[in-house]
Amino acid sequence: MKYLPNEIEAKWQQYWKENQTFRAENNSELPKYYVLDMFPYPSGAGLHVGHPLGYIASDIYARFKRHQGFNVLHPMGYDSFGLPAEQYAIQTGQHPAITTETNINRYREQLDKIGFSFDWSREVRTSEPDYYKWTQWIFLQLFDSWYNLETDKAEPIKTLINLFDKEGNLPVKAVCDEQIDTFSSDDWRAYSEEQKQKILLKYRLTYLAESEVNWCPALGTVLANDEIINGLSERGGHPVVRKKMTQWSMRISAYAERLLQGLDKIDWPEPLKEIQRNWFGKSVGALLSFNIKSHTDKKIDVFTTRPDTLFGVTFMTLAPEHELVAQITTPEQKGEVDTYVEQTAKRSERERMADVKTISGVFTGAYAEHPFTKAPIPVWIGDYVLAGYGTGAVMAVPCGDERDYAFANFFKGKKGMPAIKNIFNQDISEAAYCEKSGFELVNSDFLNGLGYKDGTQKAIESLEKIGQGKAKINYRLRDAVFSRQRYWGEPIPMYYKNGIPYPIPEHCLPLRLPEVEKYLPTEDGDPPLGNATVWAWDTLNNKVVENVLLSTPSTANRSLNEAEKSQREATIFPLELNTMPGWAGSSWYFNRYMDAHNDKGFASPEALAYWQDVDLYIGGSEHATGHLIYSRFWQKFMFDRGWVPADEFAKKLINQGMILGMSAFVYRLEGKNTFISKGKIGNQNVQDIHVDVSLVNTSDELDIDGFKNSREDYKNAVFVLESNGKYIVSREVEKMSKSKYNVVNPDEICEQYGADTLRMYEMFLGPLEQAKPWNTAGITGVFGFLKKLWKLYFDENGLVVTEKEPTKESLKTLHKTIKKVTEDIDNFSFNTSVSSFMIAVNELTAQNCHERAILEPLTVLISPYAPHIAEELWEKLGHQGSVAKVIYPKFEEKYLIESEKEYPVSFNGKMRFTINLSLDLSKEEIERAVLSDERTRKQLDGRQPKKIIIVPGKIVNIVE
RNA sequence: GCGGGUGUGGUGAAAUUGGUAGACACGCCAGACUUAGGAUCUGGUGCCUCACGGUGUGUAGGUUCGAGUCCUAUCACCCGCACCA
Repeated sequence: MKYLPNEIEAKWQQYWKENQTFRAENNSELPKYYVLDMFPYPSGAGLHVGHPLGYIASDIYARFKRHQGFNVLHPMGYDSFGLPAEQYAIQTGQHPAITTETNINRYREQLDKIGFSFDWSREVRTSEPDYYKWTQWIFLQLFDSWYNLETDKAEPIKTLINLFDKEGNLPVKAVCDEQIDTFSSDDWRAYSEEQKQKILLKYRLTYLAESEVNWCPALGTVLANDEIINGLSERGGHPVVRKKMTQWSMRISAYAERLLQGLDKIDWPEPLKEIQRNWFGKSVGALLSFNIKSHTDKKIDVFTTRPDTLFGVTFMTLAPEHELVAQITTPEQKGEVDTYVEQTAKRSERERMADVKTISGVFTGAYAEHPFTKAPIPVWIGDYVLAGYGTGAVMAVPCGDERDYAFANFFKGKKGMPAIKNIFNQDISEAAYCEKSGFELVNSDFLNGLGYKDGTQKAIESLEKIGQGKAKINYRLRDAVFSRQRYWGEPIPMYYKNGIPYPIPEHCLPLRLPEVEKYLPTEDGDPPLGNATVWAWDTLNNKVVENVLLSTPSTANRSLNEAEKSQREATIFPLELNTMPGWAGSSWYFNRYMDAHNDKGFASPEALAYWQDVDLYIGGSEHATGHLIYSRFWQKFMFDRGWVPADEFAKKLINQGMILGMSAFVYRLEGKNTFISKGKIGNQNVQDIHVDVSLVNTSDELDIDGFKNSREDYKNAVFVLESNGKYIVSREVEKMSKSKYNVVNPDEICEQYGADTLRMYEMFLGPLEQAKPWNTAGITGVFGFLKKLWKLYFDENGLVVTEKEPTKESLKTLHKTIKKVTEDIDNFSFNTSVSSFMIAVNELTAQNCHERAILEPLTVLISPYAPHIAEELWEKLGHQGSVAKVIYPKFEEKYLIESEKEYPVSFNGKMRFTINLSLDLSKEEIERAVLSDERTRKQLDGRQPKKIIIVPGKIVNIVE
């Protein structure tokens, strides 16, 4: 009987589907184990062989855990809102829901062919209303919460209202907008409803605020910091500019410290944790304020990590965008300042980043006052100070900071730039002294003689006394902009009454995405939802109604009488036109899987209590600063409010490495339609052109006819060949992508070799976490292995399995393999376990082993890796039903006990020969046996060994 | 510039606590079977050398009876952040 993977695999995939083999139960006596993959965005391109790598690893682990008696949750779904479907809609008019559906079906078909043990009954799609209902619900809960620094957690907004009612906002310690006027409880009670709402908005965890955002004109939307790479949009690579807009934001900054601390208790890759720490950017220092001379009511707040250098302040610099600039600039400097501000505003983020070397700035003419010496300090503006970090202003200490030093020297001698003050007992004639140690402060009044640590402490104490400073921890992490000017996303469930946002009632969720004629922004510049004609909220009937019913802008309302008009004004309001960003739906999906079809809550408390959190999460490290931060944030929020049992959603995370493509290139003679084979180029001028890898065989030979037919202009191409008549392409490792023509499709591999081969080969390529190039040529090794495995069970005539007692050797092989493979899975070292299987099968073949006592455990052992062949073998061994939950073979030490060892004998550390000795021998006996060996005597050639090292069971080393 | 990671045959890679470097595969070489093969099987294959032998884990040192593994310095490549006060 031949091994026919296609038949076997189709059969068992069907069986699993019909029998719901991998369905996880929510009420089970078994211990739980939750294995999660990062769900994909279903793109139109389908899967290439790089995508399933992580899924295969997690599937092996999930199957292994089932064999160990766990109730395993291993779900899959789709992150199905997103830009590509929307852009396709703009181009073709096809509704994104249709594009998405088509793509999902394609993905599903491809995934099914690989034989994953997903519990598809729990599938989620973020773009489905019964899913985004709960995304909207979470949004409303964030809106309904504030962060209490007293209890260090999020609380319902009503507890804040109670506090205001009782004591006003003075005693309240909250994470909130800056500069909120204080009010008493009487003030509060006297405020109108509108005023109250405006104030509360400054405290809510999701809030509406005018802020500087990253606007991408080409995409017509704002972007979050993690969606921008080097000043260009992550998708499409378009320029991004700064722009002031009123947008929804999430107060993630409230969680900065807990997000940072939480990293210590989760088992995530260290490099990824570093990226997150870096992103949070904690820095410890002080906030101090400098009064401005001749503007008694104004002061400049600065954040510094070096309060100890307070007496070294030579000048101050504000970001050009700083609000004080316009107020303090003197008339005579105004022209220069305005020009500079205008110039910087025009420069894009990218331009500003590209040239960090050019020093520029302007003196405002104003002076601040040193808090202690009262000396005047000139105030400058400069674009090296970022509006978005700290307070957007710095106290410049040129003697201790490279940038301040460069700035001071650049404007040396100019109006408003005094000589550099040196407060270190160090030479600063060549460069600033940036170290935090190895100096003593001088010229620093009461700080003289102190170093960094004591100086900092004393400076802060003294500043506190005069009320001009305090210790402060600053984070780089900014609040997350949550509005997107897009169609294909979750509608934000808010409506506006007199410009103030109000939530639509929870029981009215989901707020369904409206239909629109066009997916582009409106002519007025409103987001695409502005095209919807049925997008107003009727508070009387709690439903979405036609826009024409709105009292204000529509001309259709002119015929209304005054009473009708005021009734509408009071009950029908415009809905929010922005949608949620891509990360909204993916920030909590892991909780939905626990109870995917619940319509009373995002998941039932019972399901949450049982499944708790993700035990193993596998996905790419590219989500380090996006999804993996937002998810942790939402989870902590949900934990604070008591809706989830764990404040970190994933205990362990593994980043699978990227599978790279082997691009192929042909060389075209510059300006000609002549293609030169790799070996014949010499020093001719050629251009390298990507050629589809499917036109190249494993020996790098080009299919010339296929190439000619691939494009019209290659039809008449001329080829310069190697002397053997072949055209040889050159190869290069690159990221796998359609545009590089190096994509390898998993369906084709499955068709040719089977899913089991694909699965094992992907694991065999190398360590899971490492990036590695795909090379289809190597797959025959794994395919040959499975054929060889098959032959242990079958010959041409059928089953050859015997009931005989297995030999000692076979038992040893089996148990050696059980031990190794079990350890390997525990360590996620899947590549080495594939090797172990190969060794086992090679050995069993050599032993001519066909004993059931060996082959039956072997079948179970290999089933996580090659589940289809394992099911088939299990059935052919006479078992009913699936092998999926059969208990994993147990390793027994007794089969591995050796009586002899092939000792390597080294001379001065160099191995010369081996000698077979009993393991019972004592050191002395080993020494005697080695010394009396012919080869030892020959090697020593009469010399006396100086020393003999013997490690029993390991090695013998003779020092000459 | 700062932070993190990786360097081992022609290729992907193994190597337990410091103990036989290159397991397992691909490729290559030779052979068998075959009308033929890109099928199957057997043997060989780090490099230098006809051989004896020498040499070898990015480079240079060090510790050790013994180093891919530990220490010091250094180079190269990859990834993340990047005027963060």
